[in-house]
Amino acid sequence: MGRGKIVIRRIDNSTSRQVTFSKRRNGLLKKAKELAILCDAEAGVIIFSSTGKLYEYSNTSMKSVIERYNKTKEENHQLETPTSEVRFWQREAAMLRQQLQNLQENHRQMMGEELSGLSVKDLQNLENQLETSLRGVRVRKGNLIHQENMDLYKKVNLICQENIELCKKVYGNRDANGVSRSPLVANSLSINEDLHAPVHLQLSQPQQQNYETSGTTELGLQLHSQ
Amino acid sequence: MGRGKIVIRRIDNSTSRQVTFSKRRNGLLKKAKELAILCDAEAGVIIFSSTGKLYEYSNTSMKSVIERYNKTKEENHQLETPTSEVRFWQREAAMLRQQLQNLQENHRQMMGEELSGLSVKDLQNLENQLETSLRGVRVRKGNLIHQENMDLYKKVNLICQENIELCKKVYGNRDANGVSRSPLVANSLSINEDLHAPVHLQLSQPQQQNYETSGTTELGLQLHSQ
DNA sequence: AACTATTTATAAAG
DNA sequence: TCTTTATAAATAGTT
Repeated sequence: MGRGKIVIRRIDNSTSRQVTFSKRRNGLLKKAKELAILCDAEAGVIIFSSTGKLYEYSNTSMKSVIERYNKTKEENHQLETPTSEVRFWQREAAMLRQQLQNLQENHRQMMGEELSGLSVKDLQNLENQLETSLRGVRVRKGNLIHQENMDLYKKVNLICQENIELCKKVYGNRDANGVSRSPLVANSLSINEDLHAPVHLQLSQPQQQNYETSGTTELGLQLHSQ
Repeated sequence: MGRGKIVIRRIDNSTSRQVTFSKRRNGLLKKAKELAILCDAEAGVIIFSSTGKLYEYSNTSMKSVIERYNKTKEENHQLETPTSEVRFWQREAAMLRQQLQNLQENHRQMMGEELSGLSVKDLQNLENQLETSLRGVRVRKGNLIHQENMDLYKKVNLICQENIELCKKVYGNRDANGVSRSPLVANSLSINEDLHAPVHLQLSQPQQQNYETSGTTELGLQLHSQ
């Protein structure tokens, strides 16, 4: 329900993940509220953002919801004693340490280290993943370099135009036919003319480049990647 | 969002309240799931119908959500003065969580995801690392395939020798000049002769292969990688 | 934070 | 309950 369809998968871009979180969190809390009112239900919603911030809703009280939940589940609602709190944090640390170790092993393999435990099939999968990653990185790099160039061309063009306008204002009256230009004007124009020569973008890898924008600038310049 | 607009107030009709509850409950649980996946959040939803039936969703576990909720609430209220032991484990967990997040970010980049925050130089470094990794993986895969072949050859050779010895014991007395061989012996020898033909190891990528062992086997066979 | 083109959820009906 | 369908609501992408 938006401008485009999306697949339900972690949003990579941190900013848009943040924005989506904010929107959908409000939506979820609103829906919970409506459900509780419309259908005379007791509802509790607890959300922790990826940064650890807590958001919650309950039409009654979260304490009541949790207690009723525990009762229904026939679990003992554990009263927090200092000892159980220590145990909680110990479990938390153990879990995190385990996650970290798993990820570290995986990471080392992606770094091309510690490959001794892997079968030929594992290695093939790893190879495929690395190739995919490499392709993605190269495309991204190409796009980035290309975009930087586009921005620079625009900037140069803008400054040149500005320069020409300024020159007209300064020298226009004294030398309308432009026979003897000032050094400043000459320099500006020479920069401008240089831009009409083809520019070669040196890219380290001759892979396919998915340029997001056209290869032709507003200045009519052709960009070649090689 | 339906055939008609409704106001958010308790639905009087029991049947349609039930129907609406069923639909909206599913909607709410789905939304919670999507939020958790899209935004990398931890979510828990608890719903009691007006008849007292429990429905729930959590992307992790309800126990974990409730414990984390209690922890967060406790921290906010500063109800307890954490003992030094608790503080130790809290710091430990915080440190591990930080490490995990750093590694996760790094890992995602190596998977070719979340490249939006990287500069051209960062991307170049990443590209170089991936190339190095890829080379390492390919070398390792080549070596592994090669080693497997060596082992198989040794095994085949060993079995053939054994076979010949057995044949000699069985048939040696009756047919010493070997004019009419038994099918068993003929088969063994043909396998042995096949081994003298060049064997081509098909490798998926035509990269340089650093074989740890020589390309010549104890059987005097030449192995060609292509 | 506001806008709007779309998708998604769902009210009503069968 | 399930399906269908018209419509309201949510929200993805954009400014």
